Amino acid sequence: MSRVEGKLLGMSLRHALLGLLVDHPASGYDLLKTFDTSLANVWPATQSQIYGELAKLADAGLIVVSEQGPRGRKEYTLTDPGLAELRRWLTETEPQRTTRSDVLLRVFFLGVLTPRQARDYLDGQAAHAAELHANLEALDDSIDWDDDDLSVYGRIALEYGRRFAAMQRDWARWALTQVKSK
Amino acid sequence: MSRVEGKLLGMSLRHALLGLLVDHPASGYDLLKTFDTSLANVWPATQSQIYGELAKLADAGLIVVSEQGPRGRKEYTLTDPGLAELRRWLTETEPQRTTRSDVLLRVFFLGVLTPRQARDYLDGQAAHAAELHANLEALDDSIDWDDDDLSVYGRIALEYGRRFAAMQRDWARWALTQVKSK
DNA sequence: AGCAACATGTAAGGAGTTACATGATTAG
DNA sequence: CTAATCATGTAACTCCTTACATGTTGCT
Repeated sequence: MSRVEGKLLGMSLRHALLGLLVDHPASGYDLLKTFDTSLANVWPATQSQIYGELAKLADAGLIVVSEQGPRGRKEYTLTDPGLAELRRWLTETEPQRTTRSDVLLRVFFLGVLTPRQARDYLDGQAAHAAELHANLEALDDSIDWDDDDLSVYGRIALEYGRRFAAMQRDWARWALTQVKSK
Repeated sequence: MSRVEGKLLGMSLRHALLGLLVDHPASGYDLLKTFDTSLANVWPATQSQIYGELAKLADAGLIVVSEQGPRGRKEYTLTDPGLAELRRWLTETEPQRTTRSDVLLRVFFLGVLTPRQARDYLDGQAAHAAELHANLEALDDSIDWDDDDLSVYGRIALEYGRRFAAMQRDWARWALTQVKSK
């Protein structure tokens, strides 16, 4: 009985947790901090979700409680099957590319607004993207990247965000010219 | 009693349906086709979800069944409150920007693979993005854009997809050089 | 002593997916 | 006649969010 074979649906939170436990053991609380900071823009997760998923992962033997601390703190460590599962996910499964875009969905319906209102929307998007881009540039500059794995892949991830923000900013500015010309 | 004030959480499917009903009445079946084709890459939705949401929208008075056809077909028409709600959503609410990216999440953990495997992953992403980009360029070329609202905003949406695909392709190719240099 | 931070857990409900279930109509 | 398409509805389950609930520890 009991969760014999967890079906392999999305479940990326599961793999995010496994991935974060590769380098060092951590508690749910520690992991929550990571989700709220460095992973916030890639895979947001709530406290509730994290504690629940950690329990399931422990249940499945992919992680174990390796140490208990004060205040009921439980430090989890990745097991060999856990690492194997992480590798399997990375090499044998295709990333879901079904990204819903609220920003873009709205564009489809801007025709129901006045051109003025539509431009306000696009202008807001441009401003937001420009701000994000500036923040990411500043962040990039502030980090002293060396060439260990964490730095290499961390930097690649940050560069994705930087390019994405720039693309959105430029697209929104271009879109403004299309609406203005009407 | 009964859904007095639907709390304004995400609920973008609701607004997508309202938006699609602006130009002309349609049935759940018609709308499903639209979600499977033109909206598939922006806001995917299943048959199950669509029928359920249409029932709720009708219940809330934002749409009405304006005509019944063969096979129990129900054609829905947008009401004035429905159009007002669509405009409110467009002008008074901020788009959710919490986009989870499965592609990017994996990048964070590529360090657990061999450089060869990591490169395979990035190479796959580059290939996929390049293919998508080519398809969107072809689609853009095949459409005879005029300058009505649908064309203007449809083209702006398509251009977003085109630029996004190009960005992903170029990023993945750049990332490959970063991993190779190790 | 008191407050901020540490630390975990559960309940209720919204949103999305897959699968099941059923039937009518039309084109060949 | 029969297969493809049209057409709707529901059930079960996962995932995610918000909110509630509770208690400990360290610092000043």
